[in-house]
Amino acid sequence: MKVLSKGTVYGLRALVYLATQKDRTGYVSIGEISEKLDISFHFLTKTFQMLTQKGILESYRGPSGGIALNKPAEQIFLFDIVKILEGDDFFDKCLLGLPGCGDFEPCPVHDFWKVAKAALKNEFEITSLAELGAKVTDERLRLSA
Amino acid sequence: MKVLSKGTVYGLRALVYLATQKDRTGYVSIGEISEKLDISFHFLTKTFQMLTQKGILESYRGPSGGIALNKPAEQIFLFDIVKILEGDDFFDKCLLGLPGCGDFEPCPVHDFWKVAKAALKNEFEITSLAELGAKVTDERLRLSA
DNA sequence: TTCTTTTGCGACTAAATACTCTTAAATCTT
DNA sequence: AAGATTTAAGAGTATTTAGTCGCAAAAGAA
Ligand code: SF4
Ligand code: SF4
Repeated sequence: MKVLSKGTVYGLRALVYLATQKDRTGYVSIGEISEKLDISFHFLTKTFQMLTQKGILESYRGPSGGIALNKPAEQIFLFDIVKILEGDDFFDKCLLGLPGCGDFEPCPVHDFWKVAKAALKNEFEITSLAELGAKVTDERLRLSA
Repeated sequence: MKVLSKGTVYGLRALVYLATQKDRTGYVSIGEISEKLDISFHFLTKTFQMLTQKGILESYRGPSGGIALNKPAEQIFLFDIVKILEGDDFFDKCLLGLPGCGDFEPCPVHDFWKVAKAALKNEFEITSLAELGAKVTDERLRLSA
């Protein structure tokens, strides 16, 4: 039951790392994040480019450049990141792969799935990077499942 | 948010089709199912082989051979099929991809995920092929999302 | 200006998933 | 026995996802 792609998980872990560095001023380089979290530099770079284009991050080139959150970590939610990295339709998918997921002739799991999806969406909407950063330790960010 | 692989969804649709044919005696050929549901014959075949090996289906070769449910559709649950086709660890995966998912220093979504997973698992455990077959029409089985 | 640092971006490679094809084995029909 | 039907099995291909590489562009430092 893989919910998120690798790229999304990497991006998320990286953003949480950023959130834990809030006392530092200026930019954090992708190289540092890649090294600290043991994630491929170039792979991370692509993910960050997307997040920069979508306004989650601000980037700056050159010495002592890097990336930085564009908003306080309290105002960036899992929901925003996942929608960007997994696509807008992420929370609208059907469970069994039949078409519609409308209310017309639903299969037995339809209503359940509707509720489950809504719950997941809500959880993602209320969980901020700051919250994740506060609870997740450095050690746990570094290791990957 | 793709939950199940294509192979699993195909298998599920095919099994539901089988469940709707319970008045027919004997075996239903893979060719017929493949044609009726517009699923690749050989791909389906592989999935069915797995289900046969694991005791969900009974198969028989030769003219008027095919496959048949090994138990009444009322006694076959989504849970059984998904565990076979997606692997035993399907319901034990972590949401954010960090290790452990133990109760030691959980991240903010850990508890939520634990509950959500349990709910999904339970739903799959109580939903039988018969139930799915009773609610899903032929038309909806045929089309894929 | 020239060199270094760092992101941006596109092409390339590898691995996993999804799908196809061929042949063998079992079973029935004639 | 010979041929037809149907599943079993494994190899082969295509598409998607994951990860790598190289160089251009921006910006600071010497
Ligand atoms: S009714 Fe069931 S199979 Fe159909 S779209 Fe909804 S969840 Fe999917
Ligand atoms: S605490 Fe969060 S990130 Fe860690 S294993 Fe549990 S759900 Fe995954």
